[in-house]
Amino acid sequence: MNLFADIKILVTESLDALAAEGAIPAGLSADNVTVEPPRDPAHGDMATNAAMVLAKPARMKPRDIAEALAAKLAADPRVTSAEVAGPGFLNLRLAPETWRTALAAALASGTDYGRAPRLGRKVNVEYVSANPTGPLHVGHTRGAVFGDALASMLDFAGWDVTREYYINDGGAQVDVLARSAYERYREANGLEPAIAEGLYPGDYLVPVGQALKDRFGTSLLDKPESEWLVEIRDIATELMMDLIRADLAALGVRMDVFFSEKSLYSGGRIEAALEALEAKGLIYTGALPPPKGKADDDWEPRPQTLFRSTDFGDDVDRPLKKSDGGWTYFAPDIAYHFDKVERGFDELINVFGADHGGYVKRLKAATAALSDNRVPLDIKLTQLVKLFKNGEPFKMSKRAGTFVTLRDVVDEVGRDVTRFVMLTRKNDAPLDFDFAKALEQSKDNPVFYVQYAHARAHSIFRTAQAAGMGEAATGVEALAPLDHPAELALAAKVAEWPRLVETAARHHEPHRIAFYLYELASDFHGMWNRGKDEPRLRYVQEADPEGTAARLALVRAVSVVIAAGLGILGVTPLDEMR
RNA sequence: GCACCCGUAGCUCAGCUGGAUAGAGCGCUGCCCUCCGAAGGCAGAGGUCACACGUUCGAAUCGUGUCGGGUGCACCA
Repeated sequence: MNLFADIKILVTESLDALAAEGAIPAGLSADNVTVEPPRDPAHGDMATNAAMVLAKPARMKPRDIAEALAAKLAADPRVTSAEVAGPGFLNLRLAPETWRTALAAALASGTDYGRAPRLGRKVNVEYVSANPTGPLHVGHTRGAVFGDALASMLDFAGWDVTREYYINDGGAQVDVLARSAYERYREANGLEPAIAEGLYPGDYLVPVGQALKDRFGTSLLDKPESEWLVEIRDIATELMMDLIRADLAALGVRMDVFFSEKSLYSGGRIEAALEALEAKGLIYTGALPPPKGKADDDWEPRPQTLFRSTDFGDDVDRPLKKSDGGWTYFAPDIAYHFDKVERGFDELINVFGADHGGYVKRLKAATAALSDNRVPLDIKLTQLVKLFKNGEPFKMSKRAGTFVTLRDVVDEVGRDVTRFVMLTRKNDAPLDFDFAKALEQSKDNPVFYVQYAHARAHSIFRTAQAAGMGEAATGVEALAPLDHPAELALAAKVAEWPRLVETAARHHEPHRIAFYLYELASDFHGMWNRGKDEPRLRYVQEADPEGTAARLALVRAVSVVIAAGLGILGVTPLDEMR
């Protein structure tokens, strides 16, 4: 049930009717016709641009089309008036009954209200994918929350979603991890650790050293690196992934697939992907031009194996093999995306930190090449998070090992607050996160404000129950008492929900859910506040059981939508504030 | 030097597929409440949408260029 979609159908049907009557030319495309809430509520309930969009192809004046269309639309019982405005807008006012019908349908859907039918299409959302060399920090937290909410939102919008984490366990940084862990292993055996420049100094490796001691005793102490590196690397990587999985669990993030980079090497997947490119004639040997404008003292032209990514919009072709014959880091990335394509996804989404923006074009190029442009890859970059406490910047220094971890944030403000705050900003805008403000119990804090709306809805039900009228009305007839503009406006806001989810999902922008919830909460609180001065608008009125039941239905719908929206964001709705 | 992201009210930010007089919160000003519908309410002021040109019936939105901020730039992951 999406009222906007219904009215759009009405518009297109009316246009067909006009075409059949010869009032407008036949065969016009209605693709660009929109039906949406007008910016200014004084303009009515919905507006359509149909006349303006069609004026040119129809070779008619917008107002002439608008007037003909208005007559058709006004004849529909759901519409009370259709007025031509401005350059050719058509402003519709809907009958109160129409909103009540929408509300009744929303309630009939229950907690599935706004959920789209299954599309039968598969999307892969890859996010976090942090190197398995330590705990997750704040930056990862934003990516984790964003990716997870995006995945939930796409699921709600009808997609079959796979949540995936790419483990970078194939490169040199896990060797560094192994050497760092080895020093902690020596430490566990009572020796002085030699944590050289470039190794990971964090004390989260201390338990790893202990675990290695428990397993190997002193047997590896005198051995050369070549004899322990592989084994310790695998153990340390696994332990780091345990740590990361626990961090994610603390945030409420659960992955469907952890995909190992290493498995690409051992499974011959890299060769397979490059053969696929080779077969398309996209691989050649050549030398790259030196980068312009940068100091190029070290530059020397070298023949390399290159992927012709410029054919797919990249700036330069990208090397696949190093001069020593090994793969570049890009080669397994190609193989990984080839694997995703072969798994049959209809769409791929990667969530990266903004510092990886430089890889966007080459990955898109690789995916386009490997899928013959069939599988779109969208890469969402999450910007930096700046931490504050009471307005004061929160310093963090990675060198000193005191960087703020995901765990620090969650321990400080809790999972729900962390998630909500991280989603109140568009992904590509920097985010200021103030620990103190996030916990503030006031209207100024959106987290609290939305949670409070949900709690207040439940409080209203408790009040009604205590007064012996806890049952919300069902069915359009029983909703008839809802006739005040404020009540209908709230119902209209509820009616926007399915359309909002659809739009947010199409744009891959979960922050829109957070902003909508804030607006819905605001309207809901606003009704409550008006009830102080206008007793007629109070939700629970003992002298008016029928009206109360109808308003409880409205409250129910608001609370269902807030719960669903928070559910998508991964935030637990509260039944009471304490 | 090149690429990507960003530039909207004093501050922090929304703004849909191009649509009407560009919105919200904070802050500011004024009034109300402080009787448990409690963790405030109502109203007001405040904008050259960085700048210029272009596309068109119409541009914060699309295109080109300029300025400013951020990020990244052969074989390192």
